[in-house]
Amino acid sequence: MDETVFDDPRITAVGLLVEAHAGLTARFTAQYEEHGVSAVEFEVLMRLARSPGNQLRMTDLAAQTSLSTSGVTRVVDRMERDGLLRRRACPSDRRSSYAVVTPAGMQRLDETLPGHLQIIEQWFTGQLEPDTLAAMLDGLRRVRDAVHPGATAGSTDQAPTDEPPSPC
Amino acid sequence: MDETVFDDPRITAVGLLVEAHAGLTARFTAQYEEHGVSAVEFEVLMRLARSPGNQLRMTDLAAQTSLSTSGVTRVVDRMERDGLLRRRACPSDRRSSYAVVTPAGMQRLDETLPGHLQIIEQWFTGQLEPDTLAAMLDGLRRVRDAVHPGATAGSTDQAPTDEPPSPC
DNA sequence: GCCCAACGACTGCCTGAGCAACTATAACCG
DNA sequence: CGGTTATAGTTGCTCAGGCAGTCGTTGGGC
Repeated sequence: MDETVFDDPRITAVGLLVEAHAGLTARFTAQYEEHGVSAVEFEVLMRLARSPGNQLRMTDLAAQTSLSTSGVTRVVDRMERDGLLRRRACPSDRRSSYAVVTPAGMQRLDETLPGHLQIIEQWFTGQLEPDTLAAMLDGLRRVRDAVHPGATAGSTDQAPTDEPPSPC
Repeated sequence: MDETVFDDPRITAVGLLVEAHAGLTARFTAQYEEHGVSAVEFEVLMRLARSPGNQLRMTDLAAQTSLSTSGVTRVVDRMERDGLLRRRACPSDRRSSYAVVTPAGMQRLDETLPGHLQIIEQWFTGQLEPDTLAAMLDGLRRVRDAVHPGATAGSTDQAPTDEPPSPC
């Protein structure tokens, strides 16, 4: 084993990305906990809240998150139990059901979001001068576009919206 | 809920970071599987292989990875069962034990690493011109240094090495 | 209209990981 | 020294999440 590979700039580059991500994620998680939501629950609330009618079919929700459909079933179970979401039958397709954010869910999101934005500002965007930040985001965007894992992609930016308008 | 928050540049910035990370991670995972290691196992092999004697105490290994000590116990259990690692008692402190990479473990790492580097090149570093990449890494480094989650930090770059020289 | 393939959601089973409790050892301190 | 405290590692319990299988529903081909 050639010891020099550990200082390979490629390894270092990935290390930086992973550590920056891990560090931010840890900060986020700590703040989520203050408001009684997990990271996935926060993501679910965000995706639903930005969708028309504050709702999404289970499958679509799975496609927009890091979860499988069975994972979505369970997260929605928990969040429904906690009153943040409810299921709604799709009138035009009896196989489908929607997850809809309840008023309590929206309120929870309202409570959580400002602190979340502040943490981003404090530890991420605010750490860099505007042009450095822009350069970095440009790089990230190009990497993101390259690896675009299909479903998860287009998530936080505009969704591709290439799906046909909601049938319900 | 003010709908415009979803287009907040801070949300977008985090989204890019998260998606780039997720996309790369997915590529890595797929390649690891070709060689029969998981992401954590690969990380463990890397950390050990770059450590003096190809070994680390369990606690130190936990500090350098994303795992708790109990998580390390179990990963090492699995990898020892698979012949990639073995435990070695610490002669000077009977509470401690080392995880040592076996020849088979080093070989596995040798098999996996080239493909790993190639994937980094293909999907990450090679996607950007050198100066763009440098700018991005500069930004990442500053974010990483800011959020530095203590233990996990200093991982892929030089470890801070502020720990006293190994007592064994 | 009928059948069969595709689809959406859910469930059983399993794995991986964290927390807290526990044991053994070490270190400190009177 | 003897007792208290801290540390290293392991284990029991729990939970989140994925995969594969199931059930009901839909839609297309004939």
